Amino acid sequence: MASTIDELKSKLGDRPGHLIRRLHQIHVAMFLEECAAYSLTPVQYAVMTVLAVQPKLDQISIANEAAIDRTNVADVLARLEERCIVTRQVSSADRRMKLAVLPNEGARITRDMEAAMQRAQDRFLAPLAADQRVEFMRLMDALVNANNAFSRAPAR
Amino acid sequence: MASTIDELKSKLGDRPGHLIRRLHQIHVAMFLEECAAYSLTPVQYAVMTVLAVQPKLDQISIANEAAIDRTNVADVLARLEERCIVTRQVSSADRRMKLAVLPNEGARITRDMEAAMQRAQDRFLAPLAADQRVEFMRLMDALVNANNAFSRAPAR
DNA sequence: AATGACAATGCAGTATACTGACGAATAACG
DNA sequence: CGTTATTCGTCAGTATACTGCATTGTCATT
Repeated sequence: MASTIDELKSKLGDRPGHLIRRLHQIHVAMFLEECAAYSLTPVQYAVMTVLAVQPKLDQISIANEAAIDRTNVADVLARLEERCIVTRQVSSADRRMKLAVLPNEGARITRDMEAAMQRAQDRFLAPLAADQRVEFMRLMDALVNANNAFSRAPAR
Repeated sequence: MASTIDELKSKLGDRPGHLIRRLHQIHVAMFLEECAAYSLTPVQYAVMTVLAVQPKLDQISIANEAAIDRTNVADVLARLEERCIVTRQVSSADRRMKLAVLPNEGARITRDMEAAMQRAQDRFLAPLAADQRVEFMRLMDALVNANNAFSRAPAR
């Protein structure tokens, strides 16, 4: 006979949304711990990754690539710019756009940090067996793709 | 030969943390849409669920049950209290504690909203086949349990 | 060229999530 | 009993995420 507490826990634990929220909390915590030396967040690093591959990108394109809300992208870039990891300049071709660039220093940090970022990813999945990790990634990918249109920040 | 954009997308898409963040965004968006009539968030509803089962709970116990940061629980309760969905009173047994209670109206809303909340959960998993949903929940559960100690808000 | 639609960004406001520090109350210990 | 440690809640500060509105620049149509 389950106690009141056990009933409750099973109720929350049966909701996919609750587990997703927990996994997100856990992943962020592991990322911040592994990457503590850089004082950069998962989202900041995602933006840096985008800029490392595509320099001179406007904010909406960054938002679409990284699936981040465009308002949030502006905030993230402002913080990265303050730390001189990113620079922004108004596009001469279209003066509505602000193009973000990773200067040498920013590109170097992005490269240096990759190993720590990867450690966080590996550690997150470590409790699963190798084949379970593959299956888990496959299922997440299917859900993200099928539901991509949702949220204000779909990938494009 | 993959273009620069495709390379980038596969890079982000191969990171479990990125997919988790996307799934979290998507789930919250679906929850808010299904539950729009109630103007309540997933975390607010999680707290209400806890209080529906365990009345007169202090904030730290709520935090432990719902795996929410204790500072955040205080914020959430303050907002729910403002809308008269929750009441709080200092415990007479231990005057450090504030005990939260779901009054009749709050309990009624919690019950009424359950169907909409469940629709959001079902819709989130809908792209998966029935057996895949079971497997996905099992894998999430394994990861959450194995990594429970992480994040500031472990379940207890 | 003027107008009107649209696109990129900005700004204000709100909610979740966390950090670190603090005060108040309680518990533990000698 | 009194000192110490711990616990609960709070506060200030920061980051992500989103909504709705406003502003500015571009473009298509007339």
